[in-house]
Amino acid sequence: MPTNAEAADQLREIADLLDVTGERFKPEAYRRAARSVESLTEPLAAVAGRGGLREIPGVGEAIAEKLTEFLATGRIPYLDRLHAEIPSGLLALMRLPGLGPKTARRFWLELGIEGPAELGDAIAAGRLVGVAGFGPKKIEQIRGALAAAPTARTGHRFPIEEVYPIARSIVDALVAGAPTERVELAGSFRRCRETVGDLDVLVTSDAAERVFDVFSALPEVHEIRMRGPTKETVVMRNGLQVDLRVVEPAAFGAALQYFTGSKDHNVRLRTIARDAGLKINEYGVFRGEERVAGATEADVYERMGVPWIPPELREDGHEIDAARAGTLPDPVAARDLVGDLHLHLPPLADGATIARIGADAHRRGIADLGVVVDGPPDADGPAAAPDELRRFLRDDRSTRWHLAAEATPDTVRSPVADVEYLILRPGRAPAAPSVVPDRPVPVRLVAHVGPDPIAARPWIDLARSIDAAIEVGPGPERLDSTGARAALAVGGTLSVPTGVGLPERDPLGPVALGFARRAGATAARVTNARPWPNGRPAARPHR
DNA sequence: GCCGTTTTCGGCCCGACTGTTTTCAGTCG
Repeated sequence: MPTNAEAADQLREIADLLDVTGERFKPEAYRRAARSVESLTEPLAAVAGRGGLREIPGVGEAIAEKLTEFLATGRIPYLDRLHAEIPSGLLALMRLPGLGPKTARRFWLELGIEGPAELGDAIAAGRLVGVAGFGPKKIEQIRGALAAAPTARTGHRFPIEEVYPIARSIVDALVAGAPTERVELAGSFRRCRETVGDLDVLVTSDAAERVFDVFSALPEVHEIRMRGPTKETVVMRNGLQVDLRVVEPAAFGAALQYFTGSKDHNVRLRTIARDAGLKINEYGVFRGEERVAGATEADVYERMGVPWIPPELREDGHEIDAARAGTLPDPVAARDLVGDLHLHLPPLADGATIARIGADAHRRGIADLGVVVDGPPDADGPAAAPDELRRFLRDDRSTRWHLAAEATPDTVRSPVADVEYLILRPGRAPAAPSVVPDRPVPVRLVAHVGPDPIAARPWIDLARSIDAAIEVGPGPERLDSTGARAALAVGGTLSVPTGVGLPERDPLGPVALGFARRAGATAARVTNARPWPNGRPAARPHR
């Protein structure tokens, strides 16, 4: 059975081929459907099985039919026909930076060039010289793109946890070293998408040139791709593209809204503006020539008659209708988190380490910390905390510490005696948990499940059935926002790692929180936003 | 090809930047 990602790839392939044919709106329609298919929380076949394809945003009669064919046969005849008409090498040309569908089409129809190799030969033979629209710089640019092609990662998206420290360091550098008033990150990073294609940075400044100078001198910057009066684009050492824009203060909110997206969210907002006789763009909300909002994002939404929407929820546009109807969830916020169920400590952690983590928790208003004491790497089953470590935990006055142990369904029957609760994780068997463990101590958390919402499904269901939370966050061992949404949909509860005790730029806490928010989790659905069960009443830490 | 809280037809964003240009086309986001 094909995966959702494979189905989305097929739709994108159709979109790219239609681009070459010069179609105006169909390519975007296919791409929108592809985005929707990709973010489904259940297999496409299951959606199709209950007749739900047409409910997928962007999927209408024609695309639903193609998806049905794909599920049944693994092929889409329409795509096969397109492939038969259009040389596939043209797609490779189109994907080279600086080349698009128009140019690829011209190469094909005017010069008979059907792929990168032929284009290289044509340039070497001087066949592009004198062709209208191809001056020396353009030819050189194409030659460079062809040379870089084998290593180019166009369209590559970076995991947000990889981008997070880079993004923070850019902001810190611009705040500290450049003549800026406001500095904000926008784009899919601000929406806390799981992956980020490029990073958008917005600043206000009356000295754009100096801001660009500071920015492009950062050690992580690999090359400057372009620089104009208001915008500079660079590529970082790891290949991440970063766009820096300087905007005037009166337009800052509009620009932040516009560049945060998503695309579909903005399309919906523009429709609302048009219907209200307004115009919205990155410079503001306009009635005729007059700008009626733009300085803050709140003004922009208010002027549109739409409640402000948290960035993490700005996706397919339906959130706007939900917000207007008052049914948009109020997502969990950092201030809601009063505990953390899942820290790890080495068995030889000392008093200074405990005190440092406790102080960080105290500063952030986190009163209860559940810790797992890690045993030797090959130990079978949960480790016990050494007496000295237990003394440190008991003596720390800033935080209430709780001992937990990780267990698999195989080992859950033999937990150590001194733990307060268990953290269940998949065992060696890759398949679904076959037993609901008996519980000498309660299982409060299911963790290390992984981001694939389909593989995670049995664990989501298990967590729900034993009234345990399931952990959300970045990386290969946690649910992402799609998985978290699936968990919430079946009535489950999330646990959101806080990153307490970790370095300042560590992505775990902020990204985990962002994923929970994207999933639409309210504080009521987050276990560590609630008082610790059976917790002793204690003085609340100050914030 | 999709969509609709004025629409089942007629829209679907548009500005910055680059390279090529005598005023604009293509790409990108």
